[in-house]
Amino acid sequence: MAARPATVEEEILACVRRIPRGRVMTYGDVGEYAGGRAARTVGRVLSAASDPGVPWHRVVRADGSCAEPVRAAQVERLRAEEVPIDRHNRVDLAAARWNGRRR
DNA sequence: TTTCTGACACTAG
DNA sequence: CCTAGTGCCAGAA
Repeated sequence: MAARPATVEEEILACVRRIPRGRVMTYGDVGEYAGGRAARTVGRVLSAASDPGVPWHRVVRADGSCAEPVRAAQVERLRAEEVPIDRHNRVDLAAARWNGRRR
């Protein structure tokens, strides 16, 4: 019956759901963490994801900046979680980056 | 099957 | 510090 073939989308979304509140991961990190997927793939999946339960705002670029299409909303949500952000709207990865080992 | 496109990453200038 | 160019994977036309 091959229920659902554990698609790439699910692998990635599952990983994003595990990111604790107040922490963030880069697209590249999520991809690597979710089965060696490319950062591009992670972005594509999130753009297509319609699941409201996915904390997509906890995924940022490798330099701490946010994706253009959702930048404003993302910064707002991250600040609400007390994630350190500088005046250029870039997340302080040194302090908020989550390695996936513990909360 | 080929080509284009994108919520990315990395290196060089 | 910032901008350009190149490589990357996968889906859509």
